[in-house]
Amino acid sequence: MKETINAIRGFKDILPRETGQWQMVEETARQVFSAFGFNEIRIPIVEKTDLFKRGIGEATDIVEKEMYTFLDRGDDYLTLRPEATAGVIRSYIEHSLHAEDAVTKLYTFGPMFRRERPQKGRYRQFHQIDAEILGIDDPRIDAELILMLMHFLTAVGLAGPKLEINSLGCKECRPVFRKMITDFVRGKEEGFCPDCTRRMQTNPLRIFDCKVETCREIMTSAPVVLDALCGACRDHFDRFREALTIFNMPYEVNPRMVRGLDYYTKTAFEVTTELLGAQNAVAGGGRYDGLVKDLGGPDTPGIGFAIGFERLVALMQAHDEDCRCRHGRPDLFIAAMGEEAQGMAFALCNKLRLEGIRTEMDYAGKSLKSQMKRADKLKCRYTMIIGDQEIANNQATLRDMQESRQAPVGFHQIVHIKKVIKGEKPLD
RNA sequence: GUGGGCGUAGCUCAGAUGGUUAGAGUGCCGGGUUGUGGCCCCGGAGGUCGAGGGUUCGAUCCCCUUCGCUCACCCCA
Repeated sequence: MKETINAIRGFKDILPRETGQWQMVEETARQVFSAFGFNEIRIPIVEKTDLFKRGIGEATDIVEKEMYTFLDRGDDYLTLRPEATAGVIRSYIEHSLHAEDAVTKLYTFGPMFRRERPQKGRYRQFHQIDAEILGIDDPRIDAELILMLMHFLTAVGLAGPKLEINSLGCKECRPVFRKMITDFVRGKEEGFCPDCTRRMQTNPLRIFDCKVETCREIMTSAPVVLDALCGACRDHFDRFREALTIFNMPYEVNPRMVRGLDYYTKTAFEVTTELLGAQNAVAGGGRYDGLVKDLGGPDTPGIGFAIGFERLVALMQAHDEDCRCRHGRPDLFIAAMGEEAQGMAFALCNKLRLEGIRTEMDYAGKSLKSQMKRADKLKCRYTMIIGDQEIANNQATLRDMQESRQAPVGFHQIVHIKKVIKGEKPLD
């Protein structure tokens, strides 16, 4: 035996037993998103590194230490996308999609790459469903997008998602808040954990996120973003919440919530559940009114979210079996005995497939019992038996495995066979 | 990048304070019915006990190193 080569760390195979479920989630997303006026966009997995540096922010953890970046033949630095928004916006600008309609609603899904240490719910290649609305800054749109997200999560069978919202302010009020925090923290350095003392320099807002009890305690009396919002941001947040109320959408304002990507402004939100371990966010997103302009496009507001596919699917294990059956189960198994019968089975099997009937057979000349066993294992509802008797009578035996009944059918009565299998006609 | 836990059959796991052919369940293949699945019974294949080195008469077990997996920190979907 030769040495095996395994998939690399943090990269996972999505096996046949799982893909049925993935397809179901994708189908639901397409259906729900299209009802809300979204169209699919498909963008490259590799982009110029600068796109992410400018889009996500040079000082973020993602750009600083998590990107898969490489030099392409000594020319450009390229990067495997760590998230989808930057690429979508790049494409939006490059193709002047803003000129086609004042409002552009886009969704996409696919793999993202971040070089983090893998753990439960966190992989180096992971998949996201991503949706973006460009061209409107009306706070009602923020609520509408969240309505769509929550509806999708429910439609897919996710139990008990928790919605948390916050406002991060805009480029006017965020610096004000940042200063409030640095002022508040000054002189209290002793009380914080080592991580937080570091955060004071790099990203003071993150101190809110700390899980250490003493840090949390100090921060309870700290000023909150919502206190620092400018008039416009405060108004946006209020009207956003009003719109959520119209939908009877339960939510919690979490002033401690911060986002890891620099482009977010105003509305930020996160959907979490308690069943995911430490990586408890299933979806997250927010408004990014300055991003399109920062990437060289027209001054266009935007908002979007990303759903973690693997995390979503992990919460849906109960549905796995159904999906697998729906996609993987053949309609008919043809069991043939003898060389002549096998020849007929081979022709018939492929003829039925061309008719859209999922048909399987055995090529190894196994015993009837063994073939029946396989048919049962594949969960085929019907088995067709072809042997000397059937050839003599010019009729195959069609067996309903579920009802344990069987009846003869003519070899050439394809239409009849098809109808029986589809449940449109009785077996006899 | 840092720390904890774990590596024995395809999968889930036993095992002996170091001793001769390493076990179970499940899955897979076959038989019990020479033309009929599920349940039951019987049989079979499948393991360099993660890898390398050390101690020992002898190591899957003890020691060191290494690789892998996993959970958590960090960060986020």
